[in-house]
Amino acid sequence: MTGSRRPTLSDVAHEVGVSAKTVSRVLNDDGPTSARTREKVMEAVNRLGFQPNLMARNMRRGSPDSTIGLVVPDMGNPFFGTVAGGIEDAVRERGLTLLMGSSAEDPAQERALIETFLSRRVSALVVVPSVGAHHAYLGGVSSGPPVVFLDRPGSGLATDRVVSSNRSGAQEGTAHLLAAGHRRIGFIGDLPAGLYTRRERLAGYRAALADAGVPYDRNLVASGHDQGASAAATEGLLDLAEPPTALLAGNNFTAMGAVTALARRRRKDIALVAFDDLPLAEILEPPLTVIAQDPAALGAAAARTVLARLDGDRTRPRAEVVPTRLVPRGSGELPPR
Amino acid sequence: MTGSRRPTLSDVAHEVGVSAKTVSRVLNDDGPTSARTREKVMEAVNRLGFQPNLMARNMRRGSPDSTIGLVVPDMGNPFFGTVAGGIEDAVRERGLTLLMGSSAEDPAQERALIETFLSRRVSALVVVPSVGAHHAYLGGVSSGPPVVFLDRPGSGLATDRVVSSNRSGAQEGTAHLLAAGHRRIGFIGDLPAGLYTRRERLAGYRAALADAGVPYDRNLVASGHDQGASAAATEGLLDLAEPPTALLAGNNFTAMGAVTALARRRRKDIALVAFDDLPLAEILEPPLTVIAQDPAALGAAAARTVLARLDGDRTRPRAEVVPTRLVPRGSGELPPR
DNA sequence: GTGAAAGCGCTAACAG
DNA sequence: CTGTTAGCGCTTTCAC
Repeated sequence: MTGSRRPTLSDVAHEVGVSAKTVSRVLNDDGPTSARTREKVMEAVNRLGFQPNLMARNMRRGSPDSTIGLVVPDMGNPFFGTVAGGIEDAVRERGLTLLMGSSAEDPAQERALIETFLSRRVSALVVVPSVGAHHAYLGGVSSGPPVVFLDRPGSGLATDRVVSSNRSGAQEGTAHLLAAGHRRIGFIGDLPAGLYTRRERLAGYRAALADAGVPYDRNLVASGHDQGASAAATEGLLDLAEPPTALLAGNNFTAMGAVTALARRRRKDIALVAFDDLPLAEILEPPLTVIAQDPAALGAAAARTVLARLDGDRTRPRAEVVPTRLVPRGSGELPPR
Repeated sequence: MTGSRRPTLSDVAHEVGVSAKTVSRVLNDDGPTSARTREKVMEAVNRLGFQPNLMARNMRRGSPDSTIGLVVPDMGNPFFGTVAGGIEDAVRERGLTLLMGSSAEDPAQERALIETFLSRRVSALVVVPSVGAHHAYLGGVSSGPPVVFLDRPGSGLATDRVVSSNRSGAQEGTAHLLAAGHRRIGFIGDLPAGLYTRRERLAGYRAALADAGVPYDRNLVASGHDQGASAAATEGLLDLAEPPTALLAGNNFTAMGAVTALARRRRKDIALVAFDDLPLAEILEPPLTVIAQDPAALGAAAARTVLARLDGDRTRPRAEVVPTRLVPRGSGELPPR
């Protein structure tokens, strides 16, 4: 089954007794061909199982590879999976395929991945930049593919970006807790602390507190990157001498951690609002109030931007914000006691 | 920033005043080069922002593209996201990148995707086959890349496959419910009913019933593909004249549906075991007993197989089974009442 | 309608 | 240590 060389265009040509160019014409519907020739060519193509070599075609045509390179920090995170699906749906009809890699939130791995993509002559690059990564090298030279930063703005390169309304979303969620009467509200953020989304959401939280005249207390800010650490961080807040009566969780994993901690402590009296929705949010007890993101829309927006650039849009870099939506379900409406 | 041609190997060569081959030698560490030449070449490479064209290199070398094509039904499903991560981790050090596309569980889209991957001369193909897809065309001709079916066996092509221990896992889960004294156990399966994983898990369920001498009652089998439909199906079971006292959910989405339905009905007395783990399973009330799959291990196993084939393994097709693990947490130990 | 020659960017095979 | 020639599989250009 394996072994004999893959058939080439000229194999097909020999088989039929025509020139390679004629086969090429048939396959690409390019230039006139007699019906009879077409038939014989197609027959040979099928019989030999010929598959045109896209690398060769693209090279000759000088066109970029019909792929879009996507760099995410973590493929297992459903947030990024849904983002990828959103991109793919939007570019599929243009015949573009997703080339996807994970940076593991490591600038060096991210850069290696990007260089691979560039060497592969991808049509465009969509990047969720790692903390600490710099992207100046992408703009340094001529004629690269369009680049779009997703979920977080990149650093060192002025280019298109698509992000969620992190700050206003967090502000709205915090205001929701304040409206229920809370004055001591804890914040559980992702790590590292330099992460763009964490900073923005923390800023929104602080803005809401300021609006309400509630002083910011840094003892009420805790952190964790995964569910376990976030649960521990939450328990730390609950153990304070003056513990919070409400919590704002900064993303999906910290939300799961907070929910877990509250369940372990049987603290159904603590109000909780989470940034980013969870599949079972509605049936938690109490049902989880969230600031929902729309990851598929983020992906679709990035894809639209990319396609516009490929179509020759030369206007200045766009900064698109995909709105979040407060979904009150119960956990955010608990009063302080 | 865009406009001028991407620099090529001979641009660099001209710049330095050497031949293209010398530059190639420097970049590939292939053959001897003087330190001085190397320096000048690297300088020019950096100054021009030269990036070797991988398409051209692969073509000349006759090597396949250093990518692995992955076809999944749904990128947003965290199960497949984690699988993809498992593959990527395992092939990264070999310099392989993931080319990923979604078939949306549609045989036509799946085939189109596979043909694209073949045209791109991927090094290997990992496919989660859609229901109703046939893959005979993949084996028909000579010398394609190695193909591995994942999560489900493909049809019409004898090749490597990696699946979970669906049948024995479901059997174990059902036995767990039987051991708690249940005799009326409902099954909520994925759709379409022809889906391999559903069939296997249903078979495991039936085997366990048979072992215990409990007659199979097809009225206790319900179906749904997404969370909403599965919740409705679950409610249908609860509304039977002789309702089940326990449930086996066939995958992650049906599990979420079942959990939702039980929560809506406030039926904490119904025992439930779910195939595939959920992030918040431990803090549900009662905590959810699951038959856990290991999606990262599935991906890693597929990757190992692929690499072995690339390394020349010509033995007959492997059928690897990645074991599931029963994780008792409470919901499966509830007695019938 | 069809074919022959040239070349995309790179490296293998041989020179020197 | 370095250069020349040829050619990967395909399409462009121009010829018939």
